This record gives sequence, C-alpha cells and structure tokens, in this order.
Amino acid sequence: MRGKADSDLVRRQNRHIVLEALRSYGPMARVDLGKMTGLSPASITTITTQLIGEKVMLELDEAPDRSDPSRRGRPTTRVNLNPLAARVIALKISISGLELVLVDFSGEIITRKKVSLATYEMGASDFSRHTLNIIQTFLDENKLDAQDVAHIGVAAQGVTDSVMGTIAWSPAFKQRNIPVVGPIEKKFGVRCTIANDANMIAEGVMAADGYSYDGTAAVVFMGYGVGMGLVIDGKVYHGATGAAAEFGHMNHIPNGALCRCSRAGCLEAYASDYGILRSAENRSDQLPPPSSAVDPAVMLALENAARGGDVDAAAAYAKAGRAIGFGLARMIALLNPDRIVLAGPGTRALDLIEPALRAAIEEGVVEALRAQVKIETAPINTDMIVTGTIAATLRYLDSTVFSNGPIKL
Amino acid sequence: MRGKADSDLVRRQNRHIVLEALRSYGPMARVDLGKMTGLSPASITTITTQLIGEKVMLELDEAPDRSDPSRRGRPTTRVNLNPLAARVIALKISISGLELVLVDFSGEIITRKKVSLATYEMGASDFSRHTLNIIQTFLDENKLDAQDVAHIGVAAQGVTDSVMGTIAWSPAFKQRNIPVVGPIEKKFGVRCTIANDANMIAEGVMAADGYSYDGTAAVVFMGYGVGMGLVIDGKVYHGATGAAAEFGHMNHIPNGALCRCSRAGCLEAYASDYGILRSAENRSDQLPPPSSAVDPAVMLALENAARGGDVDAAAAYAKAGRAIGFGLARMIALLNPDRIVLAGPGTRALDLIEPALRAAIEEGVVEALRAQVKIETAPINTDMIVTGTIAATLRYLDSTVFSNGPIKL
DNA sequence: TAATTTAATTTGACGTCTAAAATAATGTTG
DNA sequence: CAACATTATTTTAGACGTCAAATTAAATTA
Repeated sequence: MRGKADSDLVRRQNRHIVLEALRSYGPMARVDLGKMTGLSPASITTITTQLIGEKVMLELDEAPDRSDPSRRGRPTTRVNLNPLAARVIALKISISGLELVLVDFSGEIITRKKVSLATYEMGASDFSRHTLNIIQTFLDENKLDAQDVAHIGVAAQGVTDSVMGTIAWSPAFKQRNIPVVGPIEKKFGVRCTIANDANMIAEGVMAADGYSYDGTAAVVFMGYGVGMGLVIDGKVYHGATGAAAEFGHMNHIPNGALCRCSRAGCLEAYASDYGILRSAENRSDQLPPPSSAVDPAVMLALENAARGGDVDAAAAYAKAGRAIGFGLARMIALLNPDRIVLAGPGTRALDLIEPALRAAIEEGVVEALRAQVKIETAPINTDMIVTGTIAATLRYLDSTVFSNGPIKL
Repeated sequence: MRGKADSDLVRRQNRHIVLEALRSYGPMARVDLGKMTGLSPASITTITTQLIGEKVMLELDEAPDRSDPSRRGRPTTRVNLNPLAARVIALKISISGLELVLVDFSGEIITRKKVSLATYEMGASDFSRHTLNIIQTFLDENKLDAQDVAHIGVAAQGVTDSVMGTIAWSPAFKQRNIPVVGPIEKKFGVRCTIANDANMIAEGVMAADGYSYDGTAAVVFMGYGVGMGLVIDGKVYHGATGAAAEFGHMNHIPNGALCRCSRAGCLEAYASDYGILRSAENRSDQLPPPSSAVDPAVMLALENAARGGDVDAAAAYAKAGRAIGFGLARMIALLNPDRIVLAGPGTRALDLIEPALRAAIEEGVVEALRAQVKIETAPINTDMIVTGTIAATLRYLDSTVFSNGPIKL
C-alpha cells in the first residue's frame, strides 16, 4: 500500500517528473516541459525557478532557433540539467578487470578508464584494497575530492546482493560474498550501490527508449556468460536481494552439462562462449570449464566455421539456441512478457542460434502465451552495461536527492 | 514514470488508504484510522465525513466498549465500510462447473451457489448462453437487478487473457479463446474482469496477511492442475495479458511426459493429480491424459498407499516433488523471491512430496539465491480462489470507483 | 458538581496547483 | 517604423487538501 499524500509528495513527484523529462529527452523549453509532464505553465515556472536556484538546472544561453522562418512570437529559452550539479562514477567489475567512468549530472562522460585485475584468485580483502586504490588514483587523475562525487554505482557479473552490498557469487571470483559497497562507502564517504550487470543492460535498453516502455520485457545477455535483466511494468526488477534474473544459472536439464558455478545443467553451460566452444570441440560436458574468459577471436573463428559448413560448430550453436529457447519458454510461462530483447556479443552469431531458439520456444510453451511476444535485438557495439549503470545511478539521484528540494527547518 | 501530482491525486490517494485500512483491519475508530494511515485527525475527519456523506462508509451504532475499566475519556465511535455501498459477484469457472458468490461491499458473503456444467465439449456460444442464464437466475433468486451489482469478477482455470476478456486456453474447454467478459458486460451492463485462478489464490494469500507483505512471493497451487500466482513487490502480477505464471505449463523436461495441453514435458504432466496417478500406475507418459478431473477419493487412496509402503506410489510423489522443485529452482533463478507458499489440495500429500522437492531446489539453483527463500504452506480448507477473487474485486472497486469522490462539474 | 481524560471537529495557516491576466520578446503589416 | 499579432513566460488570485492548535464532545473520577 502506498503511503499518505500531502503537498510534500506533490512537490517531490512533480520536481521528479520534470527532471525525468529532461533526463530522457534532453534540453527543452518550459512550454515543452509543460506538455511532457502535463503540468501547467505556471507550475513549470515555479519548479524551474526553484531548481535553477538550487543549481540543479540551468537556462541555456543560446541564440534563438531560426530554423523555421514561419515561426512567430517570443522565442523559447531552453533549460537543461546542470552538468555541475553532481558527478557520478560508474564502476564495472568483470572477469577481465575494472572499468571506471566519470559522468556529470547531465549524463555526459568526462573520463573513462580500464584497469585489468586478476580477480579470480584474489581474496576479498586484496580485492578491496586494489579497488579502493584504483578509485583513489582515478579521483586523483581527475583532480577530484571524494566529496565531489555524489554516488558510485557498481555493476558486477554474477549474483549480487544489493542489500548486503556484496558480490554473493561471481565467475570472476573464486571466493564468495565479496563486500564492495561497505569498503567504498567507508573509505570515501560516498553513497554506493551495487547491481547485477544484466540488470544494468536492461536499464540501458530502457534508457535508449527514453523510459517510455511500461510493460514487461526480458533483456537477455549472451557472451562470456548468459544473463538476463527483467523489466516488470516498466521498471527494472531487482528481486528480494538484487539478484533477480540469474537466467544463465537457471537449470536447463537436470544432471546436465557442468557449469562454471559448479552445478550441473545450467543454461549457461550450453549457451555461453565456453559452453558453445566445449560442445563444438566435442569435449565432455562433464569436465569443469575454464575460469578465464574465452578469447573473442576464438569465438569469431568458430562462428565463421559454423557458417562455412563445420557441422560440429553449427550443432553447438543450435544446442545453445535450444537451451536459450527453452529458458525463454520457461520464462514466458512464468512472466508472460510482451517483449524479449537479445543483447551482447553473442548476438553476432544470431543467425546460427535463432532457428533452434525459436523452435525451442514453440516446443516449450503454449501458443496462447508466446503469440504476442516480440523478439528484438539490441545494438551490439555500445557498452550497455556502462550506459545502463550511468542511467540507473543518475535516475536514482534524481529520485532521492534532487526531487526533495531545499531542506526545511 | 508516474504522472503529475495535484490536489486531486492527494485526495484520491488518501481516500484510498483510508478505505484500504478498513478493508484490511475491519471497523475502527477515527483515531486509529489516523494512526494506521499517518493522516492527521483533522484530515481523517474531513475524509470520513465525505465518505459517510457518499454512503461509502458508515458510523457504527454500538455501545461503548467497557472491556477496559481503567479507560477514561470520550469513547470512540467506530466507522466501517458500508455494506450497502455496492454488491459484487465473484464467478469461478472450473472444470467441474460454475460457482457464484454474492458479496456486499464490506466483504460479507450474502449467498453462494454451485452449478455443474459440462463445459469441455461446449462451444463458446453455448457456454456463454448457459453462463448468462445461470447469472440471471442467480440474480433473480436474490431479487437483484443487474444494476444493483457493481462488478463481476471472474476467476478461471487455465490461460486467461484479461485484455481480451477471454479464456485463451483452459483444461475445462476443448475450444480456445472463449469470450467471457464481453458477453457479461453486454448483457448485464456491469463491469467485469477475468483473471487466472492461481493469481486469485495469490490474492487470497495476500488478503489473509492484510496486504502487509511487500516483497516477492510465489504461491503454488497443487491439485487437479498445477498453477502459480506471483506477487511482485507486494502486488499480484498479471503479466502482459493477465496470463502470467503458467507454472503448470512451464517446461520441465524437453520431450517429456504428455500434458493435457497437448505439449510434452510440462511440469503439470508430472505433478498434477493425473500426472501423479499416471506415473503411480506405471502407465506410459506418452498417452494423452484424461480430460476430466481425477476423483479426489482416488488421490486420497493413492496418498495412503504411498504412506503405507507402495513403492510405485511413493516414487510417483517423489517424481512430482522433483518436477515442482526444479520448476521452483528455475523460478527462483529468475525472480529471487523471498517467499514461496504452497497451497491447494495437493499440499495434503506434502510429506510425500517435500523431500524430493527440496532436494531438487538444492540441485537446481545456486545457493546464494535459494538461501533466503522461506517455504510456507497455506491452509488447505478455505477456498482461496473465491476468497481471493472477492478480495481482488473489492480492492479494484476501492481504487477505481470509491477513491474518486463526488464528481465535479 | 468540577476536574480530568480521550475523541472528534473547527479554525486558520501553509503549500502546491491552476486559470486567467499581465508581461516579454519576437515577427508581420500597413 | 508604429501598431498589431503571436508565442513564451511570469504574476496574480483563487481553489483544494493537509496540518497544528484551539475548541467542543462525551465519558470517568474525585
């Protein structure tokens, strides 16, 4: 049940939707803000004046738009999020190392940096030490104090626990329950949150749509692993502990192929890079998989072999498609989504995967349920994990810090 | 993104939470309404005065409570939902026929009636005709006009489509896409909605908790079929077309046992009454299952046989437990719920099912994910489908009709 | 009967919204 | 070029809903 409503709620909500409109559609005139949000011009004036006073928003100083000569009347002055209102760091933790991205409040990337780190054998304390040092160096390089950063948003591969602020289990670590949020908040005094990388991809897909979508969608990541981000009623769903949609470790076949997570029969053991490679090479699927990522070049070669007539390779891709297809069929039976988005480097081989994938969906779920699902592909080249983490972090700031307005006594 | 907020929203929301408080906790004094909702006494006075004026609420005329002799001061006068504010019909459509329940606005059952109907061979138009007649008779018997009924809430077995208002697919019907909402609304001029029976069970479980729960839970129905209702962030989730959580027809094993839905390998083909019976009797699971429900007495005998040492029967229950367990494991991987509730007559045999069920969950999903899930059992004897349908329908009325207040010009 | 206690209502102020009026900044026209 | 037209934005006045504080209501206790 939602709580009580009062004028405080009204202010917060309306400030929030104004910020969101600018965040999704970029700079615009006050009139247009009014049209987007449904608020009257008078209210828009009030709200923008306050936000500008708080330096959260600014009026753009630009020459009037002369592109339409038939246009009459007073020209618009556009407003935008003030880039200087806050800075945010997105931190991506993956099997190959850390990636740090410094962004301003308007979402513009200021700098980004990759640091490779051999995380797998590292214990929690070593990992913390390294990570904190890397962040400190990153701050120094950008001549920033920790206080200049409003939030650090972390995306990590594997099962993350947003309540504890840890990586509960990840292919990037031998050890479990690695604390991440705690050490960062303690050392830098900056609010920090952690989320699963696949959820961040889903956030990225939603952001690319300007958050206009409000149904249920599943965003599948295919690559070194297999992940899923769920969007439920237009919002990225995180589950009880932020570990929702561990699609890759959803069981495909009881007692099936051995997975990196040391269980048998996970979908990932059939459909991730290493799973596909293993089955293409006709190696036993009961052998433990490697702990390092497969070289992308190897996967590229494998794809081309499959396209060139290599029967074993083609069969491996079909097997992957079937696994993903059955996983999707099960997901459809549970969630009745209206949209499935395939993303990640694995979609490069979609031509090899798709027939088996679609056949498996048909085989695996009642027609009434799958009839209206649309399957789409997201662009491969952008790093949706980073994009999504940035979007999620800024939106979080919008809704928490900047919607409140000046503090009252 | 939520829309703009204004004083209209404030009024609606606060009226709504007041109605909800009375709905969940029953009659109470205005002071207590204030404590429950967080609204000030002044606001409570305003809101209750209006609601009483609109005959949605009423002041109870009861002798002051003398149970606590140390109590001083002006006695409370309790208010409650006005039973006469609206009447609602809950209609349950199942393989064995129709059940109609007439309820007043306070949730009290006025009458209920069961009518058996051989739906399976019936076409859509015959079914409509019969159903409309049965509803008309029910109205007549209760000396009601159609206008006296504010809403008809339908719960049906199988895949329902809440957008089209149809039963897309159901074991109770040979034919598909049976229209239900359309004919009812057309004939009686009464708003009607349809939902899946398992979702209504979930609604019932939530109602029993006073809607205080706000996490993610899966309510599993075990009986003549297997179903699931999902509660996501405290709200029953219906999916794109209201057909979410078709757990029974989630694939368990590719190319597996034949199901009533004419597919192979559905969970239900292993774990429903007929699936268990079939495997206990060592019949081939490639034979088409019967279209009628299994006699409950037969199931009872089977349970007792299993408890008495019948190896085949015990194995059949274990197989069912394993199927449900793997289904749950997959669901957990996707949704990371914090609660699973087992419901329905099938839970009577829980002792036979549970060991295999728990083993399968352990086998099927990473420990990090299943660690915090609590598994509970709901009471078997109440008809949660009806209870839930009533609760859902009344809540729907609360939020739509009665939160708005008097219409303005 | 007067004082005390608790419930509920009334009163006056406050915050936010909106419609309508006023002002601002430009283009058009005679 | 002055007056008019057009569009954007701000100002003003009024409405609505909440809340704190004061008031009234209805009981118990002394």
